[in-house]
Amino acid sequence: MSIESLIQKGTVEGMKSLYGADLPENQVQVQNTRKDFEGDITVVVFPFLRYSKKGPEQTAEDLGKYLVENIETVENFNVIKGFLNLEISQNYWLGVLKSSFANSEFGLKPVTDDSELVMVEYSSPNTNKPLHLGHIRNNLLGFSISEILKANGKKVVMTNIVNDRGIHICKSMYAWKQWGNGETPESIGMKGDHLVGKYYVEFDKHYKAEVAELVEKGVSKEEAENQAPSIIAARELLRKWEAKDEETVELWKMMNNWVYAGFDVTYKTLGVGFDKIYYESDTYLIGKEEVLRGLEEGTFTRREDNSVWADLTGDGLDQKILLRSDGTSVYMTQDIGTAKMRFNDYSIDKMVYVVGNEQNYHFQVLAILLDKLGFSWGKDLYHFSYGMVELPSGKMKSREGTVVDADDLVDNMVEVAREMSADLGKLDSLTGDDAENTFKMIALGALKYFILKVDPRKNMMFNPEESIDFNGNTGPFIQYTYARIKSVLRKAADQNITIDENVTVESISSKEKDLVKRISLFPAAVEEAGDNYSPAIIANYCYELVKEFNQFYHDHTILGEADESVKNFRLVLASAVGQVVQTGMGLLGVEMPERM
RNA sequence: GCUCCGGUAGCUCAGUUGGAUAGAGCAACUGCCUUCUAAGCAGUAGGUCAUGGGUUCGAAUCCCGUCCGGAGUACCA
Repeated sequence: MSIESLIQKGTVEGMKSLYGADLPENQVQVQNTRKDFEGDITVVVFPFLRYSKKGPEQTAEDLGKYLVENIETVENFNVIKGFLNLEISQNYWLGVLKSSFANSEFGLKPVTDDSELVMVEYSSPNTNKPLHLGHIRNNLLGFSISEILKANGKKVVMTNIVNDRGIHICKSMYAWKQWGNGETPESIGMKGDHLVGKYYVEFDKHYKAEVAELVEKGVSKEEAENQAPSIIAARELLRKWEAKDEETVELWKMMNNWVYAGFDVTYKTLGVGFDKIYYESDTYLIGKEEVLRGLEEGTFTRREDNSVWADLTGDGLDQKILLRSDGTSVYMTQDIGTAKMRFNDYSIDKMVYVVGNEQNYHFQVLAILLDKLGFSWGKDLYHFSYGMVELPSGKMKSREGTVVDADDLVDNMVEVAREMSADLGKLDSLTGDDAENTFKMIALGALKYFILKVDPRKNMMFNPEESIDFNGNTGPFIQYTYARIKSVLRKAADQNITIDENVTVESISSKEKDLVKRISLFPAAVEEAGDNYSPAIIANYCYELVKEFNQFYHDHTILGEADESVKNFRLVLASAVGQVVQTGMGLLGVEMPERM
């Protein structure tokens, strides 16, 4: 049992025994004592005054005495106003340290056969352009939240729904046919996703010019946008694709494969992956079937123009279109189909969608529609809604070229990491691949931490003019601390020092105790991160831990310590911090270098 | 218009179910490398927690109003 719940229980019993009060356990506020005060754990007694009928100091005094007498690990107490600060025995803290030492499972809950199965959908790219910074946030959050759910004892299936069909890819296809001169990724040495994206932009350029030309001839803007030859041609391609025209389907396959090859490189760089990939071209027809079934069953209605609608006014929402008047499906239809297919494939207990907050409404509607269609799991789907990444110039828009490309960004960061290492004269001893891998590790560490440390629900600002920091509250700061720990441990091994997890020390300094206390909070941080779907909680925990370690490292020598038992304690402590940081940052998908 | 989300130091962000004197990093200024890695440590300075009310022993946190910003809002995904 954790020390917190031990004290909670003790407090309830104490209130009963002292004042005959029946206090519900959740009314007991137990928190970590603030640094400026003596003690380890604090109980706030203000809520108890109505039971004790005494002043806050007296109540705290009574309760303090009771807890010291009745709970072994509580050794002493002091009272300041309504705050009862308890001192916990050193042995308790050393016990925590021992359980975290050399234990890569510390803080994690085991996954068992009975564990809930959670499917996490993330990434979900369109296949007409390369990934950008917004996708990076999505991918990092999706991957990290999956790891965090696993750490909380869930079975997780990571999945990706690739939006591989529709007018957007037809635009790239048309432009490539028209102006591509048979270019391929190999022929011009460009990543496939970038090549296809190039023709998406090319399409837009021609399209805009055509519209402008028509408008000049006196055609209304709206009409011009519908009549421009390019858009007509792209629509024709979409129609041919739906009719399974061989040539069109071949072109579609070829260009999509270019994109997938490109995405794979980016995914690999980011260190993310999937257990199962769905393609919208496989699911949209299922969605249509489901909608038609709903129509037959009277859940949905058909209008005079042949379009199919859901009436959500009973749920406080509007009417929602599910099939267009020409019978084609919309985004919502496809998501219904995908959901059905997934639940056929897996016995999913919970479905999590990692999708931006601009689609809050969409998922609200999806949950209701699935429920109406009779899928019992519909209501329980969880939309992990994250905020946008904003640039100083405003929002990113693909077509307006105001995007930060994912591959470019990573390349830049690796370059910065390389220059920085050279400036600092680090890693001169490392050669070729080892050095290069470390640069990548640092660059990705900086990027991932930068993105994951902020509350996922909030919009965040990214300024491409200022490169991401490597000092202060950053990924490299944490990696650096880890590398230092590893360095000390290597030196200890060189001196043939064996580290004994059974620590015996007379007393430990306050900095050391702070560190052990911080380690003891890791399991709670993992749990909280899981409950709140927030990698940021893990990121901030790791930062606090490492910051505390650096203070300790600065003030105390480890290998230079003369007292053998103290030296051993500090080695166990350093090692445990390294272990926890590695586990924690691992939940963020950040790797830790042995040296940097 | 309506719905949802946000507003904390010059900038980027933390701040657990309401608790003690609101915290970090960056930027600025000052110290600390013959000692386990200075990508570090210590310090100075920087706040009307958008704003006005309310709830209470206690509010950055909960409720209401106002202002500002963002997103969504029936045939784009």
